[in-house]
Amino acid sequence: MFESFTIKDIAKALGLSTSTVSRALRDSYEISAPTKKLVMEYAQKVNYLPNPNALSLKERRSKSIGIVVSEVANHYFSQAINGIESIANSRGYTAIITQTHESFEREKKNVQHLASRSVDGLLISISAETNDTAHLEDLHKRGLPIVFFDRVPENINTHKIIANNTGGAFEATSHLISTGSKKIAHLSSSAHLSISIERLFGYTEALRKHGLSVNPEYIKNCPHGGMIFEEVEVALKELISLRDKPDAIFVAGDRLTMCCMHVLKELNRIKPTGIVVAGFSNSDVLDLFNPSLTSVFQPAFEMGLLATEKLLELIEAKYPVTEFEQKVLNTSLFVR
Amino acid sequence: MFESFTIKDIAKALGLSTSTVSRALRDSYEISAPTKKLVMEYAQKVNYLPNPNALSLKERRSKSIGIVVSEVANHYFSQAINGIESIANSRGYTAIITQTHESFEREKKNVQHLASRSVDGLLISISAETNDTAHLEDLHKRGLPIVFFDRVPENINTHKIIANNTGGAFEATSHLISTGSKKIAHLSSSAHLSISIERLFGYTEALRKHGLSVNPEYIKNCPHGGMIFEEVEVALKELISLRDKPDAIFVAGDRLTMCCMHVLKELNRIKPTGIVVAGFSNSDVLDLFNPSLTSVFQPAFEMGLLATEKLLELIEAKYPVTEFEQKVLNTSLFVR
DNA sequence: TTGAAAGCGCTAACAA
DNA sequence: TTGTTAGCGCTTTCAA
Repeated sequence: MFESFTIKDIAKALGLSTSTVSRALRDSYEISAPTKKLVMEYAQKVNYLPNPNALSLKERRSKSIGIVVSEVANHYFSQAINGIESIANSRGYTAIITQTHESFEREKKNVQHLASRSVDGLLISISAETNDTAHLEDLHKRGLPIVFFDRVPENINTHKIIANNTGGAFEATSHLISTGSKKIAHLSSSAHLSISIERLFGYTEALRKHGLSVNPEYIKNCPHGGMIFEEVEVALKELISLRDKPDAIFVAGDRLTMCCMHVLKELNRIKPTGIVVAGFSNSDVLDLFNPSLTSVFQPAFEMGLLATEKLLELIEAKYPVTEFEQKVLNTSLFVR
Repeated sequence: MFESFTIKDIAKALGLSTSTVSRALRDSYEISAPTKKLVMEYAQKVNYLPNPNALSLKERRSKSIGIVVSEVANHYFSQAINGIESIANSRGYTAIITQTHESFEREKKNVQHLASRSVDGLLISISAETNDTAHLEDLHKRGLPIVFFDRVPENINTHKIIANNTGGAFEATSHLISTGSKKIAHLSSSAHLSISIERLFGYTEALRKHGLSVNPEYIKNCPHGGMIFEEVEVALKELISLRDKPDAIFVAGDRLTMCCMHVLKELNRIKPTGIVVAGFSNSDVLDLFNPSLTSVFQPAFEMGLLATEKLLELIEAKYPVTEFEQKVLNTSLFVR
């Protein structure tokens, strides 16, 4: 087994008490300079590492935060995680990353697991399947600091960091219209997600503003957010077999956009569909795609960063926080 | 602050001792059925969660493992992480993921941090910058179980899980030759990395086998493994400005391959280079690329899975393990 | 300036 | 079958 030196070991070796060693290591004013020097140098020599479990037990906090996202392979989330870590690590916190793979059951398990790991707070973007947030409400009520980002629930009152989904969707859809598309379909994740609702709204607003009507047949949902390829395939096949086939699609999510491109590539191989795509994506290889696609980029890194700052604010607050904010960050349109 | 019920709370509420409650919760044979029922039901009701810090302190293990990779955004690593988690979680372990972003300093910091977090073991793929493994040797000597995967050091004797890098490189290079390329360059990460050495060997072997000579001018290294775009740009510009310009490139890494495609796209925009690419990549969107590229796929998920199994074997071993294996998994060539 | 002792939540040897 | 107690590593109050 892997054993580290403890304060006790140091105390014994130097003929001091554990409390003196403890204080010396924390550079307490009560300890004389020579004693401090002695302890510090010895600790250095034997590579003393404080036991975080003992500390957590004592201080009733773990200096760790839990992250719940759908997938780290999703570029939006990997960028957000980088933002989260940049703040968390610099403030002495460890991030424990968990993935739901868009499953409600896994989300519940992960949250439960993180809570039982006694994280000091939770950073979460809910899964595509999540409709019921009882598992989060419970923890929130019991005082666990939670900050939501990206996909946020309505009913839990805490800090929320989101992208300007409506604006991004509006821009992307408007772009499709401005480049000549008249019949624009919309492919989205679960209909109940905050991001889906907002992006749908941006889409319909853009159509309305440009005098186009909203065709319900053009709006398709994939409840698994692109995790199930066939779901996307079916949706797109339905779209192209409509009598009045769409000439463009606005896609509301990263993974969904990738899936959509794959399916369209396949369909185009059989018979060109003439459908152009614009969609949300934080991928860094979109420039290499052919056919190309216009993308809506979310400031994922900044969102992760901001969410973590707000979370640490909650965690380290002296008094209970009752005022919460919702920050909305702007997206960027990359025309291709 | 977020406070959970403790065994003490339960004991007090039910008029029992903490040890009785503890035993009842662990379903000990010493406890009577009615008492067990009483305790279990009450624990359920108040949503009792054991404090992992107390447990870790007591049992001198944390039921967590540390992961060190260069980037979660790299598809190879995100897939490996999925493999790691599938085993770790099912065996009750938490995975703490850290990223080096190919920096030696960050690797040292992460490893140090994980050790101080008292993880039970370490799963690591060393960074592109890492030449010196003293930070790992030290922990390894002191008994911390470590399993290396993907990029492994020579000098530390423990389990290692790698892909058949030589074979994959050989196949990819041979493919380029078989499709007519005669002057094949090689773009790689840091020259000292195990994967670089093996992939270079596969490349040269393929050339030799097909009667082509190895041109040192055709071999370029990017010490930051594609983290610095300009590094790749410079290497490629040098290649195309050679008097005897290569007609193909075999690229030895995921991020590097993406970078290479970007640079080539740009260069082709100015003046077509006629260079075809084959490279290591686990990306799932290569089908959408144009120009297309042939790729070498590593069984990342299986590698993560296997590495974790070996690590848990070490962690849970009753007696010190002295026999270590190196497992080599085959790659797959996707011709495009 | 230093030390003794209690306690964070939990388990387990020992006692009853 | 249940309870008492010590101890995991650390900090901190109180005492010296």
